[in-house]
Amino acid sequence: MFANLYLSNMILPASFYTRKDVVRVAKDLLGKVLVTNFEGQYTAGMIVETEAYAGASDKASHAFGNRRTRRTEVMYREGGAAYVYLIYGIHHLFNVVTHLAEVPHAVLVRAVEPLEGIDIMMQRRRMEVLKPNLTSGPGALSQALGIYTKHTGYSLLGPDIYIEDRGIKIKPKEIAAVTRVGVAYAQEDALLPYRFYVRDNKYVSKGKGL
DNA sequence: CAAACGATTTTCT
DNA sequence: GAAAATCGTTTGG
Repeated sequence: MFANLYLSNMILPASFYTRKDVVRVAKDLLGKVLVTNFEGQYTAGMIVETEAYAGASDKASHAFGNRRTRRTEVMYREGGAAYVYLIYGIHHLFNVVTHLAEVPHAVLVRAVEPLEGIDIMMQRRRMEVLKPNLTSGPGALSQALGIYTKHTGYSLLGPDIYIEDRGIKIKPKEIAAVTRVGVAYAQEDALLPYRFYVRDNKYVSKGKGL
């Protein structure tokens, strides 16, 4: 269809996020383009690594057992909001809230490949030369895109933060599924293959056990 | 109100 | 490869 030419640069609709299979959403996010546009600073990167967090039944999730706190509250919203929080007192981690309201599922975005506004990203990261670690790793990409904890609860339907489908297709064979990073405390749930990344992409974070 | 901890990154050896 | 840096959130008294 010719219409596809016009649809190929679309902001993902709420229906993308409200699906009930968080693992599916995590995989589908690979190849999509995360855009931030704060105060005229336009930056964009293709998502190359994600992790699924399956809420109440997932020991690795902040919302395990339907735990509700001021921090986790945003995960109980309907899919399509940003969940951003601070880890290790230093790093801001960007997550996408999925599923319907009252079901606290989320996808952590762990790495993107920079596409636009690379100069702005390097400025934010205080880097002189372009290296993969500009945006490889959840804390790094958040800093590069200018995302901080104050953005938690922001809508992913725009205008400040949104995710586009630019028609990039990642073939199933290009997607690797492995265990998540930094969740050893989650016991048996730490073994779940909930981390997904694009094979051979140099912006995928090192993590542990690659 | 005090204390422990962590979906990490960087730096140094 | 190992360790330090660093602070908001959560939890317990």
